[in-house]
Amino acid sequence: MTDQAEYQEDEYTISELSAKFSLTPRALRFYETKQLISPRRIGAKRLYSKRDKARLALVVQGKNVGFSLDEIKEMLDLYDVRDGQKAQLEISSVKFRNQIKKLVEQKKRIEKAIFDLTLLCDEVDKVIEGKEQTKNLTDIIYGTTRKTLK
Amino acid sequence: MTDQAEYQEDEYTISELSAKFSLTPRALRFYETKQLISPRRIGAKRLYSKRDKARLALVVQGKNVGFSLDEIKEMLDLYDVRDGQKAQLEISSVKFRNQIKKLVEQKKRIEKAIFDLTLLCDEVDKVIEGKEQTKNLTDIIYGTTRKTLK
DNA sequence: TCTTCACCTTACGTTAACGTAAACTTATCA
DNA sequence: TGATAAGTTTACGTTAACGTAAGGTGAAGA
Repeated sequence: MTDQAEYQEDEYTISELSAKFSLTPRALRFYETKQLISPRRIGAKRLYSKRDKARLALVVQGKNVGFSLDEIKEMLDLYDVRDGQKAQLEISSVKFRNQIKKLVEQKKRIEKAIFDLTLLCDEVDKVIEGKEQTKNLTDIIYGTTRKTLK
Repeated sequence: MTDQAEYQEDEYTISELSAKFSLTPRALRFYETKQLISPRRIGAKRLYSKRDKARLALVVQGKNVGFSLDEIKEMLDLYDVRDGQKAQLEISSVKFRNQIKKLVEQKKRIEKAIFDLTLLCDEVDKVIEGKEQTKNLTDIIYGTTRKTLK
């Protein structure tokens, strides 16, 4: 056995931690170049602490709610400064609410797309069932979308 | 006046048609290289027919409901063959329904993101208002997201 | 000693849908 | 007879978040 004393309990290798978050090792290395995490080294090998794990949790959660890595980094950097905790939380709060707005808009766009497509589907099916004159797709599109094009 | 007889009524120049669909001329040229439209030429200049306009309408509408240009091209190609109209409409119908499924899934993901972010916002606000112990963001994330990470 | 992992670094590749710059032609207007 | 506008082609640039390939190291087990 070589120097086992070098690394401690509750530290993770890159494969352990990436598995824990269902990411690839490549992703963790990439996040490191982006300065989202900064594991210590034993020789060339990375060892991730609980802090790295916590930051990684924020990265993953941030991605899930639609933040870019750059935006996530901004927030992480904000919380590296330990003073003025509350002011910083307020900044995050604002960012979160803005993001919620964006998401709500995205949701609306998707709902419109679903609506339009459903309408189009109905039209197409009518034609298929022979209840309407046979047209080609561009004609149908033109019919269901006329209102959209002023 | 030069040969006005060269082009006809209900034909459009590139700037006219692109404006009509709120696209840039560059976009129309790009769609041409992708074989989505094929305007005729007078010398070097493009002239777009009603057919081009109809196809372009399908392109725009297709983009709006989340199809890629390649997928749109597939559909357009399908309708260039004039036989078996019904069979082809059925293929489109299937594609549309698949796309609706994808959109519904996307919508669900966004709804979850909104839900999670709202939850997080509430937590953050509690801390800001001093109703809870001061924590930093990663701790809060860890609290609200624990269930997500098995 | 040989092999197999697990890890490392460097660096180019990927995808979509155009944007943008450069350099040129043609038509129209004053 | 410029000047301006609108059009053309060619071709490289952009963005995000990694994927992937090539080539190399160190430790551990048979």
